Amino acid sequence: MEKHEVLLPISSSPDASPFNVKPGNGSNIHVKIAEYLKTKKKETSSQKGGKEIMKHKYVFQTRSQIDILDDGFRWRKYGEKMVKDNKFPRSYYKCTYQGCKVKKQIQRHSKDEQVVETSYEGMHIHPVEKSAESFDQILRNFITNNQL
DNA sequence: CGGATTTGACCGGCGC
DNA sequence: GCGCCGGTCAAATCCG
Repeated sequence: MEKHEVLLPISSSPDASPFNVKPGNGSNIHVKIAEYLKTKKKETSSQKGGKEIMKHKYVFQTRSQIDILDDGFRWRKYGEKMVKDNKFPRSYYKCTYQGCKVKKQIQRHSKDEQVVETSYEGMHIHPVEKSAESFDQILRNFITNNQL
């Protein structure tokens, strides 16, 4: 596996404190993960008063030559789209574990071809089976600290 | 042979 | 209401 250098968080919101994964043994990677709280408000001015759905989305960027980042989970690709303002397509993945509905998006930057933006959405409810080196570590810490 | 990719179609939300 | 835009489906295909 190639080495991936994790870059700055996408959003620089002061409240969200991106935690740092200290460079561990073997993995000399600094990680900053930005947490997105996506609020969807639907005010239909009706009885329900509107729905409010909170979705957490974790986004981080890596600098890598490959966009297929093996993070130890099993992903099944289910779509690929060209988005505007970006000449590279965006890929959509789902976790293939039964009952685990975690989604993942991978998008490459048009300006910096080496920068890959990866976003995770949802919680994994199963152990990681694969040993994926540095990203395994990152994801473990990630899940341990944020999603359990 | 079974599961993952590919790729165009489909669909829903939103703005005009 | 329509068309753009982003996200998902699904059938065919690929690959171990």
